[in-house]
Amino acid sequence: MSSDPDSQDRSSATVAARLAEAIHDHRLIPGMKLNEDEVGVIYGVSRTVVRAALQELAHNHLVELRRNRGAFVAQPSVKEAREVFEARALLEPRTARSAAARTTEADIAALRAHIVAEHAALDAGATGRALQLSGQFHIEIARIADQLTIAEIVAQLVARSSLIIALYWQRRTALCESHAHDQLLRALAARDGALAEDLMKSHLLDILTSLDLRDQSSQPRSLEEALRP
Amino acid sequence: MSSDPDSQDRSSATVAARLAEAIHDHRLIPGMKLNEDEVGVIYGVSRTVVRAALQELAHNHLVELRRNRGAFVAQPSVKEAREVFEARALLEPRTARSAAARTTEADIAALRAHIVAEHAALDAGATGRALQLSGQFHIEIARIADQLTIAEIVAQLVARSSLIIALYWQRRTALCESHAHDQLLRALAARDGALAEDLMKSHLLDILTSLDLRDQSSQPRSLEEALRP
DNA sequence: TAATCCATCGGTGTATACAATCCTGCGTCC
DNA sequence: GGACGCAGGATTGTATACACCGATGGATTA
Repeated sequence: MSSDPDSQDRSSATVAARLAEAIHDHRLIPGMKLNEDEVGVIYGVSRTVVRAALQELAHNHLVELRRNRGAFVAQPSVKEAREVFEARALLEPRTARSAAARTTEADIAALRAHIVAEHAALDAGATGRALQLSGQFHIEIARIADQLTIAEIVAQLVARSSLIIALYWQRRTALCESHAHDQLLRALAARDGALAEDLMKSHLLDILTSLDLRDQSSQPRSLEEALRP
Repeated sequence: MSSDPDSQDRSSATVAARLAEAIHDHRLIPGMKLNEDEVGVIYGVSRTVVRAALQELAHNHLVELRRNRGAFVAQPSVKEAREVFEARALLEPRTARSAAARTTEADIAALRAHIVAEHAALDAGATGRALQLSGQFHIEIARIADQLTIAEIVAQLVARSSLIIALYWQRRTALCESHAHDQLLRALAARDGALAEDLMKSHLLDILTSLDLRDQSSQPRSLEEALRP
């Protein structure tokens, strides 16, 4: 919680987590260069641990490593965006169904707290935090289903989705998806697995259709993005 | 192919690939310690790149990193084994269906060559190589479906499956699954997506049921567990 | 004037040195 | 004789030094 770089664990996992947080908050925007020395100075560690953190983030497709060029915040392509949501569509609905059969009262309370925090963040204008909480909700469902392996995969896909949303979000209405989470929670509380599965499926489809994924040559960001805005 | 450590690319990815190969071939068995210096000497690289390779393998759950203790070949638990195949059951059947609609003649030829190589490896008694080819077959299907993200996830799950099979294989009959791959190939060639989906589903179920996953850890994680009861 | 070449420099890739931690074996004490 | 404790060795964690690559900018030449 402290922002004092000297007072905390300086492991590579910590650095990776803080960088990921910054990416999710859009303080680091896609395409931005991550200089190893700078990051090291900021977090009070050497390049050795910075490199380990960057490698971990590269595994999760949050940064792209170009040999002899350095690390850059990832810029998922339109195709990649579709693929990520395709994978989520295969994993999450059935997992939500499984979760419904195993949801405990404690789980429901935790999810409800999650939604409350999400609303609060939205009201406070902290869209980055809201997005992160929204993603956590999905991961939590996989954990309730007691599928830790799937939860881990979903966690990675959710993280990538955050980047995708940062790049391709178009819907002017606020993140209304919180309503979908409310519905999901009710389905889980009612142990209605079929409903939970359907809700999750349409929820993911809803997010996907809220993106602007026209075939725009979103790849040549190297030059276009530099000159356009 | 060369085993001369000086004649080839000494990047961490290469070291990771060769270690993974050794794990799949069961030359490195679950639980084995991977000393950083030894690995470095063997491949002619410094500990820096060995550590990067080990971190990559840890990310794929092929090795387990214990802080201040070192790296060990992973020993997936029974629960983890079930979870891996649960994830595969969600991803692969539907992906096989998609692949059926996109399979080209070149794809069919490549898959057929794959199966031939698999049979040859089996006949030659190279079960490790056969297992690896068998896994590649599954990954190839995801690539035919043009789902690179799913292909990557499946690749990781397949790698873990190889470890799981090494630990929990019980069926005395030879790896008869090659027949399942034959059937799958025919379904793809016939562009029968529904059949491909069904075949993949039952194929995965068949592998899972061929494992000995009785609830108590048949492979004790520690000596204590082995000697206590 | 414009294009090409080369030198310099910032930054990454790798190796090595140092620090911290854990395991092991021996000695001592009860 | 056994158990506890301490010290030595070995191995991992981290920092730093050096090597190599690529980018940038100026100078030279057509």
